[in-house]
Amino acid sequence: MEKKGSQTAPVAKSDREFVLAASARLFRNQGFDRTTVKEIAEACGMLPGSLHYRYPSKESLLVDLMRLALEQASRSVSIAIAGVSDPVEQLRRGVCAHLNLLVGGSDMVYVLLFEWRSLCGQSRQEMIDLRDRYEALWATMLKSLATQGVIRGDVDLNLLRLIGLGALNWVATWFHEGGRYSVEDIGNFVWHLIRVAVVSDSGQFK
Amino acid sequence: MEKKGSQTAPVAKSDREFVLAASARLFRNQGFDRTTVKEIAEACGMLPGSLHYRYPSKESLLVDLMRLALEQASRSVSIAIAGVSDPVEQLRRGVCAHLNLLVGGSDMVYVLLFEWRSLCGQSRQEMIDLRDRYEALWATMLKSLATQGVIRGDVDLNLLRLIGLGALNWVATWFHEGGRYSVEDIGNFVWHLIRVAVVSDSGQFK
DNA sequence: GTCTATACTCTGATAGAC
DNA sequence: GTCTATCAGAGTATAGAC
Repeated sequence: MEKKGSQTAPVAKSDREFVLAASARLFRNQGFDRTTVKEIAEACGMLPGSLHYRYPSKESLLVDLMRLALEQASRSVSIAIAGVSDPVEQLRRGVCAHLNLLVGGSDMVYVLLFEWRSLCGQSRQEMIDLRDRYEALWATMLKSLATQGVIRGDVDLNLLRLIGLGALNWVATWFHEGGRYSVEDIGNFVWHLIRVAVVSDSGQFK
Repeated sequence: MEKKGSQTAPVAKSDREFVLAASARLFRNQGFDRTTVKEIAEACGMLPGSLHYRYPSKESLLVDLMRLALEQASRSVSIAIAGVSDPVEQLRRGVCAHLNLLVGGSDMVYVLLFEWRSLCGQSRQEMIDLRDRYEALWATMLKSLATQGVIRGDVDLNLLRLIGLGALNWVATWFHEGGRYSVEDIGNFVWHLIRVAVVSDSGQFK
């Protein structure tokens, strides 16, 4: 950790991500408060003292986790919609990307969205700001669709974003891998719902 | 508490509801884990020892709170849709009733929906069952609408319920009294969204 | 960087007087 | 039924050896 200048530390980065991924898994399953630093350290194959070397407090770990989660989310959505010319298809991919972030691989985005209440004061505000920045991605996307005339002019874009993301976020509370619906099923359903309701030239439900 | 048979105890019931309402407010604002029994007792104008007379443990209080929340929710939705002949209007009222439960007066439904992760084992399962029973109300309502031909036959009612309630539930995470949108604004928006997308003879967005 | 050991705080729950 | 007083346990954070 002392040498920062000479080496771009890929090892340290992986290390950080490993610790945060293990933490995220625990936070998601048990909640931040019911997870002890001992458990976190255990999951990382170390002891509480070692963990403290990286993060001075449990809260600071959560903050760093959420920062990484936002980076992941922003990157995933950006990649998902990049290079897609059809704006409606862009929306569909964005929806699926968000769902995958929540119920797929990483638990960090889940923690970012559901565990911000565990923070107080300054940290809390910073995390709310991070959430807002992620949502701003969506605001931009929707604005663009409206400007192009894809979304009808009588639709409140702000409410659409809030309600749409809310519908997606809640999926994380009931989704089970291998359950009745796949991520694609759900993503397409929500996309159809939105498309039929707000897209100018939408046809029938399916 | 000894006499149960001779008197139907309205006083005891109010007392219970007072304690649970105060607890719900705290749980909503701080989370279950970050709320101490001392704080709860304080909010009720008593001391921890007295609270223990009513509930042997903090968890048992939460369980009782959630039971009451479910009763409230079921009652509210039932009342809201009772005597409404138009099925589409029935849906609109149901949506608004659910929203009001979440962001209006009582905090208990919020706690029921967001704090079930604080429970473990048997209690947790009981609460999940309670949640399911509330959702069953909605399943019945949607089924009825579909049977009457109001909702198109190609719509998955189960997914519609999950996604719709999810969209509504998430509102509780960002809604502010006196903010940009009123409960009615949001309720109508969601209702429009659903109506246009799934109701057979829906017209335009507004 | 990781370990051992521990200090200090807070909390949920209890016992028993009134 | 409510109070005072307290216990036992858990948890975060720290100190310091290696």
